[in-house]
Amino acid sequence: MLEKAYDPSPVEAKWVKAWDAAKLFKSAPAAKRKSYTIVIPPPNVTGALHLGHALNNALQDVLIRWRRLHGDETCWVPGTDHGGIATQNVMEKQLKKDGKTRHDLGRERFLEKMQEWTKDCKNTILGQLRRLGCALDWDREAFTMDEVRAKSVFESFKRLWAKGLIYRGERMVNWCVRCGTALSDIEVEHEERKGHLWHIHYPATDAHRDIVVATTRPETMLGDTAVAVHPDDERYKGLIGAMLKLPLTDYEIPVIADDQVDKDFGTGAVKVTPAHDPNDYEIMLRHPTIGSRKVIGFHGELLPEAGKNYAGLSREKAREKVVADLKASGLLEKVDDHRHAVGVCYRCGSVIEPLLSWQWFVKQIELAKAPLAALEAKKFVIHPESWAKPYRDWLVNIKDWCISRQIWWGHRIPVWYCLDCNDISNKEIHQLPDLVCVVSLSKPEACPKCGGKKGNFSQDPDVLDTWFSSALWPMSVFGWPDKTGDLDYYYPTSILVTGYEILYLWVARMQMMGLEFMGKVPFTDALIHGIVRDKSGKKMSKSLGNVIDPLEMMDKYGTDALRFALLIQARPGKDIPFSEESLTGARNFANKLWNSTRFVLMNLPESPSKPYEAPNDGHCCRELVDDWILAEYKVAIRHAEAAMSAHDPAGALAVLYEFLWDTFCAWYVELAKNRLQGPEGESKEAARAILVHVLNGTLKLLHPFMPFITEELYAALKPYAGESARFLLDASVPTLDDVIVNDMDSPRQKMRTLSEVTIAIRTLRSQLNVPPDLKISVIASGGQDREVGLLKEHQDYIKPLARIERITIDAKASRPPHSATAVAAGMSFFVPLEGVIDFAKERERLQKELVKAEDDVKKIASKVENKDFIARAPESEVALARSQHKAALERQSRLKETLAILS
RNA sequence: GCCCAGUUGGCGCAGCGGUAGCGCGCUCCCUUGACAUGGGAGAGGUCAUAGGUUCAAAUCCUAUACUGGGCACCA
Repeated sequence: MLEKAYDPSPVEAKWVKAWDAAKLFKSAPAAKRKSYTIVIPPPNVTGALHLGHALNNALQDVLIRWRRLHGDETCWVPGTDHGGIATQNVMEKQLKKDGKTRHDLGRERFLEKMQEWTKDCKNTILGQLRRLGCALDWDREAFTMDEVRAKSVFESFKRLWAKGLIYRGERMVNWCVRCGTALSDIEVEHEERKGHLWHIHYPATDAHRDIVVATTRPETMLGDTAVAVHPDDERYKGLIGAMLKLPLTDYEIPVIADDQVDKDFGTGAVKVTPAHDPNDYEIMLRHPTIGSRKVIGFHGELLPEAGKNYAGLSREKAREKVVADLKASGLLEKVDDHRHAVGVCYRCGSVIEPLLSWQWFVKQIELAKAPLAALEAKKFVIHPESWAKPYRDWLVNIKDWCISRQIWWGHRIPVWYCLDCNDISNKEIHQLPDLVCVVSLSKPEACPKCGGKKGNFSQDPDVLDTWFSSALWPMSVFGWPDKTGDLDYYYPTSILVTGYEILYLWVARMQMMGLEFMGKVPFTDALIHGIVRDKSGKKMSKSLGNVIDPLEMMDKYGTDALRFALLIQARPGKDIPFSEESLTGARNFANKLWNSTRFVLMNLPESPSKPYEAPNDGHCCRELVDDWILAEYKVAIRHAEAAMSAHDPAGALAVLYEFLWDTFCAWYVELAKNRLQGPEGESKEAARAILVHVLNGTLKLLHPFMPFITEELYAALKPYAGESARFLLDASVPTLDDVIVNDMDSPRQKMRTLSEVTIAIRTLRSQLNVPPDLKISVIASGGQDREVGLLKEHQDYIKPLARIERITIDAKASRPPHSATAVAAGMSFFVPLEGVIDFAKERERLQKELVKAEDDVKKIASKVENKDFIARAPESEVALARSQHKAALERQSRLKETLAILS
């Protein structure tokens, strides 16, 4: 016998172990079966999993289990990502605690430590995924930096290089001075911040007049090489070509004209700092004579070129000093408040410094063509569709991808520099132009240029952007570049499930790489989900202290409850406001499921002689409520299937929740009690058969969402349901064809009428404070043949639910004195309540009912009395409205009648 | 600045052309042999605003206002 309340922990532990031991989630290419494949978005090895991971993986698990129960050969590939900068930062923070930097350890020792950390972290993460119940094929575990993946990375680099799609060049890059590396454009986040607009006088050398420029970064003026104005700007026409004295320096800079200058912003004159601003760099390319001067270094420090007063200062200190010095020399016109977007590092939040440096890039325009075509041809579909446009726009406006990172943790760039041709001893690689190089995994034999001495090479010290290896993930996990059977069978994968925050960073790049190297999309669909936020919609973060730990929630409420709470709220593409309260409802549902099964089991023989047959229309002793629940069950299946097809697991779950709780438990189980408590016989057996089969099917449908509890209950119900599968996942879900119901409509209509009557009498009881243990008698009066007949036949349904002792059905019965009245289904139900009833109260109650009824009549009458409605609305609508009108009138007149008697 | 999404009871969300639904919260009643992690009943919404289409609009269209997001940024 099951416990009274569901206790998740032992159940979860048991099944995690059993699934694992049975290798339940193992997949192998199966020629005859359709493959359904998902590659996990590999979590970074930066620590433990958070709620976002829980949601992401729960969603994938739902899809995988759902498809498997539908007969597909499902394969879900687990793995982790080395996580480049993010992971290196974690380690550097740890070192910092001991007052050390990575340079104290040296590259080799540092990487050893990283490997150790990674090993631990991987175990933690994979263990958590197991606990979440994820149906991952554990034998396929991959890591973005393991041997197989390293081969994929090298091969793709080599091929792109051979095609001229990878190049090394000097560009204005986004430099994070804290992380000490270049970043790609999408790794920069733009934050709106309060700032200032400093207005600075730049005197003309002839001393006749000066120009005032407006800037948000005064410290960069030390590197100005020009002031630009719009060619049509009348204010500055005479000054174009004139020279200005650059304050605080000895430099003289020209006034130039450039179309890009906005006359209406600031003073209409822009200081031009080509070395530290992407736009100014562009201006320099159009006006090469102005040249550029670098005044800020890679550590965010002011360089000697900035002048001896400033050299060595940080960017922040330099700003303060420049402003102070300008003020002192009277050149600061004014300071305005100014809100503007500041680029910050997506990993550490430091302000990005645009700097010129030599980096490796992937040409994107060519590579973006195939993904755009795939999108156009619907070979790749994004759900929800609203993300397709931003995705396309990004690909259309794509810029080259900077792939080199000046960190240690990652795939080392497979490029070697000939030490005979290049002098690379003095500076860092990213500051050296035009190097002679060879692309090779290991040290090359000879230099293609000088034929140089054997082995006199040095490898590029930098590593590849972590997203470079991630981009290959759907291929590399199946062994690419080797031609493997797995790749043949599983690629393209079925669907990618991820958050919208990495749509460009990752999804777009996988499409590019997949199409480039495989000629096919890496996945045909992408399911984009939202971010898990706190109750008030804020992002969860350690600094805000609003983080909810999924493990803690799993301990407290159970894994299935956590999954349920996340999944039911995971409306397509929408963020999820999450709080601990979300979990109580989920836990309660699990308990409801548990207890409904407990109830069914309690009412079955201890050991079944044989399993119950699946219900069908020829079944003996079927009655109305049986036909009804099967019809409802079928509708639920249809709706759940439709929602899943529409990539809306939350919708499917809502359907199943409602069916189990509000339909199956609230009505069917309650009504089955009649028969279950009665004598053994065919009617009882019929009820048992239906309870078992509908519940069993519902468990299966719910299994993808709540795998543990359903597995446990399925096991308990198995002997009665005639199930032979060892695990629920090896069974199959009920399909629409399995549920045979000839007449869907009539049982549902009949039950609607009966429940209407039940509710009306319950309401009466409640409003008149009739004690629950007081059984009442009811006299049903009036009504059409259909309703009266139905009531006669099925009064046993109503009696226990409304706690009625006796129902007298007499079309002509009149209201006995001392009785209250309920009106439903075109009938009046008189409830004699001598001594209990308060007539004033009853009048008041009926008056309220009447107001409502009159309201109803009015609303519907406005339709029925509308000639245009009758003439233009579909016939079925008109007929429906007419019958509604009739029913409303009937109700109204019955209430009026009763009130008349009472007053 | 451009684009997208949202605006429905106190809160969080469904519904997306035919008389407004769910969960939580709230009020009242109930420990009745599955479940108080439960049951029953109830209060609470002119579905952001203004126009339009339609016999009929929360639902379609157009504006507006807020909110959130994406992209691009003018120093």
